[in-house]
Amino acid sequence: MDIPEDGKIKNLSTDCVIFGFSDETLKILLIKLAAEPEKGEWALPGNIIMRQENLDDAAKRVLKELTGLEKVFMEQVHTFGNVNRFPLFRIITVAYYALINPDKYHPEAGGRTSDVRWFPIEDLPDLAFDHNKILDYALNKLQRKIRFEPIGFELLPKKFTLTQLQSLYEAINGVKLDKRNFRRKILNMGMVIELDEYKEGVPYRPPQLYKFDKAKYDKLKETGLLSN
Amino acid sequence: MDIPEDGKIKNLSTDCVIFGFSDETLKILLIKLAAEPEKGEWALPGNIIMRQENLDDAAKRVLKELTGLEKVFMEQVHTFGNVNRFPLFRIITVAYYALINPDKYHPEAGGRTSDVRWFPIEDLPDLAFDHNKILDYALNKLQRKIRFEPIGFELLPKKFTLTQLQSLYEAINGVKLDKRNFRRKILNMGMVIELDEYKEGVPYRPPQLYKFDKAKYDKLKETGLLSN
DNA sequence: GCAAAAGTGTTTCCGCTACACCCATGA
DNA sequence: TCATGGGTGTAGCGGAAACACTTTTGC
Repeated sequence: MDIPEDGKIKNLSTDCVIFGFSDETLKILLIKLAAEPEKGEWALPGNIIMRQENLDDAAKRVLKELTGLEKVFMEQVHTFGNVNRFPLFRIITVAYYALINPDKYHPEAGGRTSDVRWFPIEDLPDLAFDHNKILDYALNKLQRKIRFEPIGFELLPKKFTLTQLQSLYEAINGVKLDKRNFRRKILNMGMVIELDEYKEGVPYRPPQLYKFDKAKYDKLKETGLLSN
Repeated sequence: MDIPEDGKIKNLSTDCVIFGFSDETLKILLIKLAAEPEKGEWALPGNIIMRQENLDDAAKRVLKELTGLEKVFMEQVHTFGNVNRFPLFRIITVAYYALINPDKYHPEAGGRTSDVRWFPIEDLPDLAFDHNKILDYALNKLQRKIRFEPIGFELLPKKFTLTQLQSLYEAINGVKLDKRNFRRKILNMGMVIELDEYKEGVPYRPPQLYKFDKAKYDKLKETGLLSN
């Protein structure tokens, strides 16, 4: 039998690319491996899949065990199963990505990891195994997805400024956008609601705060979001 | 050990959604199961993954064993692994889709299948297990992909008419397109080369034949194909 | 008053859409 | 000569892109 009594499927794992956005920068949460093989290398958080556990649930579990967060946007990216991707034995991994707001979570090492850290997307270390490739796939999927679905809000606090939203799009796609065109486009979509609140304590004109309009989210799913 | 000596990974399979295009219709190649469970049901062709076999190679093997075809466009779609998706035990399947030209292949039953048939996309039977869901995912992926990458040619003979190409796009996306607008768009892209040949033996004005311009394929990968 | 980011309109251009008639052939 | 699909052009519209200055606040 392929599935032993201890409830783990040893040739199947899930790895999770956790995206966060802070300081105008797209970041990824990595762990430092505390055990061989590749001890001391940075890697994507991941785990073995349990016998009585759906794939999506396994990915959620990885995220929760690491960050304590639940009800987070997650999506399957791709499955990586080259024969030699793991040095000790054949293991296939189903990759997911997650979008979280890093303000809600401050990483803390523990368990099988000796360190946990956010890395800016443009300054990543070499990762263990084929994790750089997995990360590339996930980023690529995020970049394409955000052009057509309003998933960017998952990375922001509930109340945000339009400049924050623009920086997010710029960080994810690595482009510069025109401020006026961006604002017009977003506002025309009616995807955000302006609040009677302004960011305080900034040494310049206080920007207005907005929130995401959940009601229009679904209508826009078919329409598409940004095309550049 | 999860991987027994016979070289099969019994909790991991691959299933393949094989698309073909003929008679102006998008079709899918299905097999009739010759063994329990769900004997007699139509299903996607699939197989267990071997211990020393990459996932992509397993999918290619499924296609080759069924159709004899090699060097075919294939792409991973999604991995399905809900605990109860297969009635006898836990099995996770990595789904692929393939695009083939059905003129090159006439199905013949044999081996573990009692029947093999092309089914038009708009007249599909109920499939075994979660195969209807897998098929939906694959079709959806094909529909979205073909809008931005020139993969449609994989489904056509080497020399084709622009009307054939248009019918293909219409069949895949289930829409009607304007003939003049379609032709202009395709020709503007420079993705096809007109030949000095015409289809013969038709009881109307013989249409000109075109071939795919492989050289421009790569340039267009980034640009996008059709937006409607 | 200076630094720093917020906020705001108009014009131009290009691509998409809609639309109807003549052409070449086989039967 | 008729039936069938092949093949062609133009005008109008709407969304995308380019572009610069004034406003408000903290220090």
